[in-house]
Amino acid sequence: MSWRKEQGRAERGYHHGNLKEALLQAALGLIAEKGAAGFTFADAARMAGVSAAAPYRHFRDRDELLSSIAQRGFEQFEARLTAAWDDGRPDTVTAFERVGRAYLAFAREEPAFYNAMFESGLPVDTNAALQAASERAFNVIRAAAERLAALAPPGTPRPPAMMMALHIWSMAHGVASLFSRGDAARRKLPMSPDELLEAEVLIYLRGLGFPTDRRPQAKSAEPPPVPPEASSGSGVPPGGPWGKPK
Amino acid sequence: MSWRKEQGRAERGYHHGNLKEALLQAALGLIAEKGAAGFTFADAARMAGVSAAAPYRHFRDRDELLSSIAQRGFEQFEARLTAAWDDGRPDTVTAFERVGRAYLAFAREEPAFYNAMFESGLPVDTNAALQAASERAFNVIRAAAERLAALAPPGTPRPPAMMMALHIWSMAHGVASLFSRGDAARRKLPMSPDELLEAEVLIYLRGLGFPTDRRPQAKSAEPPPVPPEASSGSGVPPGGPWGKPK
DNA sequence: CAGCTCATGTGAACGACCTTTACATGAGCC
DNA sequence: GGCTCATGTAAAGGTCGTTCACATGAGCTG
Repeated sequence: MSWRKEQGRAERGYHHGNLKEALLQAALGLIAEKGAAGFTFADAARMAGVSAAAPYRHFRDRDELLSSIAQRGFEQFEARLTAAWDDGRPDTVTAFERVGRAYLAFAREEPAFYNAMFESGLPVDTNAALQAASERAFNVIRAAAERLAALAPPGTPRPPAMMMALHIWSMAHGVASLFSRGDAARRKLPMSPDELLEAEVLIYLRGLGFPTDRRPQAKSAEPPPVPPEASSGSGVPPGGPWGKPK
Repeated sequence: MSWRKEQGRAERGYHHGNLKEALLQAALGLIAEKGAAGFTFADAARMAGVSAAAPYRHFRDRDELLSSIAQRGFEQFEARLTAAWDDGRPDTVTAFERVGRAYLAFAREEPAFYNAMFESGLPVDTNAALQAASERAFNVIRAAAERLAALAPPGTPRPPAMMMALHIWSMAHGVASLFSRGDAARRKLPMSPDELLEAEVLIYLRGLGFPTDRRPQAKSAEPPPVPPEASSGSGVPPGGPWGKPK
């Protein structure tokens, strides 16, 4: 019966003591359950054990609470993408795909954040802090794309990193929002969203001329600063980037 | 002022005569303006010139109206994709890309439908008719992918058509929902959403081994469709694609 | 410790919305 | 003309978002 301060604290008197945080947590839970559209300010207040008017002491209105959550979400998102990128180790392509998986994992594991960030319909450009946070997150993908672009096989024109980053973002967002979350996940698929995205990214990278046939696991040998990625230009994995067609 | 039957018809008495359709049209307009979340049943009724209770004679509740719109949207969507595919003329790859552009065009030109279909958060699987309509639309992409897969260059493993279709769908949806509509469109891009998607699809197809250099377009040789904009690294808008830090 | 102040929470109230219910209207049909 | 039933209305209950006047008490000041 999560109710009031939850932490088993003293029953609390007139003042809550940590209402702002409690509201954010409550909202996060509610959004995860019912989506940003279904979440109500009043519910969050109730869940925190305060009156419906109390939240207005901490947020100008419902949208500001949503923005706060979105912003916090972008920050965690950035952190997870950064960790996944791991500065391009052990090799750029592997790390790049790991970023893609981290994107999906975030969408799956933090549906409330993802919803507030990308599906709540709140205007990104009206809140400077929010916009900055979202840019920082995107910059992780962008920086990774930059590194990848620099490795473009000789002979082929170097792809614009910005374009690559946008492509990867759109793939990840597309898969996440169509197949990887909530009701959408109920669509019947021949493969998991993770596999779907991985194959998509691999095919895409191959289309840019990157060799994508490195072995995923048995590759513990630390590659040199410039990994053997710029080797053969047409390494087609046996069976393709996708698994076995079922 | 648009009010009551609009068409300048006689002032109408007790009965509207065509309320169901009027409500659908009104809702379509409202959703286009304010999104599915912002649209209200009461507003639609007002716009049709009837009381707030009248709509309940034609729709069980607000969600059913939304579902009706989504379904109608899927039908139009299917029609447009089918027309764009044009049974693979003049050649499969060209027609395939045209389907991609048709996807974006629909998202851009019919924001209300697109919103109801993909962004309203209504559960797809609770309405059999809706689900069937959405499947029929997807099947256009799927059939096109099937034809494309059959053309896979000899020597390379044939990609599963279903997977290709899902990949294309995710790309199109990703680009549409991130860059091509409403507030999202305000994000600054180095290229138009259409160009972005076209490049993405072409690179992807190339990754599958399809020749994508048909169409003598002042192209050097056979390299990937790297658009002239956003030349490498530095052609990047200040502030990234999320918009300008302001 | 007395007293003051101000951030924080309360209750009541307003208008908008969704939805239901009992009742009104009138178009189509005998 | 009169009946019936689909269609529309008014009224009411419940929920929300939001505001406002007022209450409370934590922390400082002396």
